[in-house]
Amino acid sequence: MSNYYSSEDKHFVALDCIIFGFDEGELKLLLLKRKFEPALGKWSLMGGFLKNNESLDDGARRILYQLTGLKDIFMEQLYSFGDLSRDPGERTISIAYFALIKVSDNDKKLAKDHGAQWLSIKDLPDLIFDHSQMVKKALAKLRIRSELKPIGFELLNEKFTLPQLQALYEAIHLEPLDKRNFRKKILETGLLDKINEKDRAGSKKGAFLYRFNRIRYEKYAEMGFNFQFKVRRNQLIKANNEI
Amino acid sequence: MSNYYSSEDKHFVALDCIIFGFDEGELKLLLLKRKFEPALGKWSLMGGFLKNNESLDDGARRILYQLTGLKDIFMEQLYSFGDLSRDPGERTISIAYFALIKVSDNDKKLAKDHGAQWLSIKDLPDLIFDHSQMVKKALAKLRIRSELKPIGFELLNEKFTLPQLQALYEAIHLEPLDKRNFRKKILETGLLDKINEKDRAGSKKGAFLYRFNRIRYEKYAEMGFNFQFKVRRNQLIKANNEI
DNA sequence: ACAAAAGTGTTGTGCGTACACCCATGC
DNA sequence: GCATGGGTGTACGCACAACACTTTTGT
Repeated sequence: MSNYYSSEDKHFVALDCIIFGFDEGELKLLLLKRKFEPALGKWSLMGGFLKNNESLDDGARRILYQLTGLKDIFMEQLYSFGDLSRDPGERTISIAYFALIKVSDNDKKLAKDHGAQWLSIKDLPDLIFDHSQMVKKALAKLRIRSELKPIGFELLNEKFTLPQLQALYEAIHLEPLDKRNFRKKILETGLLDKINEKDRAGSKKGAFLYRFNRIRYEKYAEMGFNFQFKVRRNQLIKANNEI
Repeated sequence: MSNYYSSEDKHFVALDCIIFGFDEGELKLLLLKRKFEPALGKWSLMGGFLKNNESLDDGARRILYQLTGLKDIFMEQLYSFGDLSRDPGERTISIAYFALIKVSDNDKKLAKDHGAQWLSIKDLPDLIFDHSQMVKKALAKLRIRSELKPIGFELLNEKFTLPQLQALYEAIHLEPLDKRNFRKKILETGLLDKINEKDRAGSKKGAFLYRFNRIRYEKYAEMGFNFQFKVRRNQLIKANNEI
């Protein structure tokens, strides 16, 4: 190894994951109680340290895998935090990632072994360090992404009903949406395939199941078509201002 | 100093600055020829290494100051890059920042002393490492910001004409804009104060000078009002998809 | 007088929004 | 038969886009 930069400082680099899930009609975060000092026993995001032999994205994936056992998860880098005193243990830079997982896929037992729990974003406890700030940014980014990319489907089962999808968007934006406008908007993208099958869990009548057609989406996206999953005017603007 | 994390790896953390300026009707980047190995003599962004005793933002400001001699510059963190082989010298994480400066403020002599040059974004050379990718992201972010925050004014003199402002927006978006629609949109924000004075550099008739009223902007922004400097439909959507 | 850029209003339309009733089923 | 949630269409208003002529002044 060369040593061009040997006189420069080196730093601890942490990777913290904001893990979103959708369950019981609520948007939730997977949080855990810290099992080591400093801040032992406090609520915290899932995190770990970057290793020499992995890229940032690989590191984030590894850390997520350690907690949930899941691979091939939607993840995106969010922002880097580096205030001097952000981690009282030692000077540490943290690069935050957010992830979307299907709660049903997540082995809840495994999560419990790690002391992890799904908590609703409507009622979060205080988090250690600057983790609350990270969550705030992650929510803003999620709102942007959900309007422009079909990532809502990362949080739902492969088959889902339109009322379920609407509930998810409402949970993300914390606002009720008009049923007719929502369905119109979503269906006119032409990306949902209706399945001749009903889910009767939510009502007596039962709601038709749909499947997101990823192939078609990617084909059109490659052609430069900009889909929108906008459910409310000005949401994009607000979220972009918060990030 | 404690040593909670002593068994973890430490890393070099670079800060690279994408510095935008507006001059001669074009959007430009301040680039320099590298004066050390690796990649000596190649075009590069302005960068440096994070020190132990500074935050990320402070480090970025310090590095910008070293090149331009400017303080109190608009800067914003962009993204962090950490592929294993991104810097062939040694494994280095880079946190990219973008900055907006008034070219006229920048002491061009000083820039030259550093081998720096303003190059039009329309005709950029290949940059070292992943710096071209950084520039691409910076442009997308600049497009978003320019539609939602009054940052165009960071690139212009305190007094400017509407044709100048329009030329700036056109340079940012690489598209011509309708004069009447642009003026209407910008003036109806109520954030520009007309000065009873003309700039005759651009034409015989001369164009009235305006000043951005930052005080008024901040007052209304605090009240939660979302200004828009949108000049074209769907620009926000495109830029958000690229970032 | 003419070239060159600054300045100025109106109209159409497409998109987002608001809104109310019938349907299918389990109990 | 009734309560519960699923499913459907239309009318209005606003914000964006398109568009052409007059003004000023230096040469």
